[in-house]
Amino acid sequence: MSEPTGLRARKKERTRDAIGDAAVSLFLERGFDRVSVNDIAAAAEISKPTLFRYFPTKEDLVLHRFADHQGEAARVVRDRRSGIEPVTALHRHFRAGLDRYDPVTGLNDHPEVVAFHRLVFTTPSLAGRLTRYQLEDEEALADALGEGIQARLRAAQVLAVQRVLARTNWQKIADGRTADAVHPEAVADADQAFNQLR
Amino acid sequence: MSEPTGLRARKKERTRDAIGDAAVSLFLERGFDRVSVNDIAAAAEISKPTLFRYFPTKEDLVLHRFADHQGEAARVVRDRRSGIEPVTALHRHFRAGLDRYDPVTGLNDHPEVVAFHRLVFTTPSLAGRLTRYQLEDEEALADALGEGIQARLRAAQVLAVQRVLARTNWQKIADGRTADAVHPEAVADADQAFNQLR
DNA sequence: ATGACCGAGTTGCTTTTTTAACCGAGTAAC
DNA sequence: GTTACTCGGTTAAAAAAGCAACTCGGTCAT
Repeated sequence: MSEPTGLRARKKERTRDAIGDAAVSLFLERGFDRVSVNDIAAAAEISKPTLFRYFPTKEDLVLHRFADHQGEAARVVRDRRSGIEPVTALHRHFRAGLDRYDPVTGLNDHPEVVAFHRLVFTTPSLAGRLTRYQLEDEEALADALGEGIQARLRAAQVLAVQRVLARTNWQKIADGRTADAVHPEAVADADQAFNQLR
Repeated sequence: MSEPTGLRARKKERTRDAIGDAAVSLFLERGFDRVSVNDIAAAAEISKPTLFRYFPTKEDLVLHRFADHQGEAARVVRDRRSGIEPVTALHRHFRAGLDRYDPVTGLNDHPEVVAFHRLVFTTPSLAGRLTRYQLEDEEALADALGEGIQARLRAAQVLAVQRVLARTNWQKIADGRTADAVHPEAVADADQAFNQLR
């Protein structure tokens, strides 16, 4: 099930986590542009070149948490059981995310998670780069859906729906409500949105 | 006072400590020859060649704690204030060690320390290698004391005295007495032994 | 407007570590 | 007696990390 992790791989993963965690915690503490990459490298106890070997840009230090979900939509469509509509598969997947309060659904009231979302959405360079990630995600989904303009449109619409749903959930939670309390309407919203998509 | 530790030096020191600690704790747990160097490397999360780059032999994984005191006697003699006899300086230094319950004086009842001493003295290959360390220590002390056979003899006698004192203290503690309780006689023994040396 | 500084990212070189394979001695199986 | 282990210790090649010095764009003083 799990690969026989060698020493090398294990340490690399740990270093990556250490850098990412140090970066996010510093960003949350002082804000994105009040923290230099030197600060992060120092906190993670690695050198600057090493930092950039793990993350191509400063922005990616934040966005790797989204990047981990990169291509997820496309994969869901590709891996669906035969006889299932793509939109249905995506709908179920999103709903499953809701049920386990996956941060990407916006339905998560852990203080760190909500602070993290605020960080991303209120820092222009981050929001900017995030849309770039979403574009790639969209293309991958389009390819999974088929060819031509039709597939592109569908992909764009699906991801737009997911963005709106996540944003809505996050907003409610930012207003002070708990994830548990919001969950029912989040499910209802998702059902309505995905059904309209069909 | 402390050198400006770079990243490299800091990590090296940490690795060395990790290896040494892992080794000693495994040895105390299962005995010297029931632990392979592979086990130690695995516990310290480093590879076998790396282990041997830090410690030349398996024995040194235990004895580095003594090695850290390597040449201490010689240094004490060299750094003594003018007008002070070498033996006096060594006597005071040993006594100071007693007062702070330095493990090398044998006067320390921390369970880990006493178990550690038992490990060293009851494992032949360790005891053997330990005498080699002591030989080097003796030579260094001889050089600090002067030249010729006279200095050598003095050095040998001093170190023999220290060994006997440490061994005696350890034995009393191994018999179940506390370091506090043994301290007065330890001091008396030391005074007598060093005075006889003069 | 110029020069000094700071921060993101890069480059070239060196040191450290991993990996896998090996050696040589001991030892248990058969 | 040969075979096949285990264990201490070594070797060579390749990956990873450290370090210092650099580029390049901006910002701020003078």
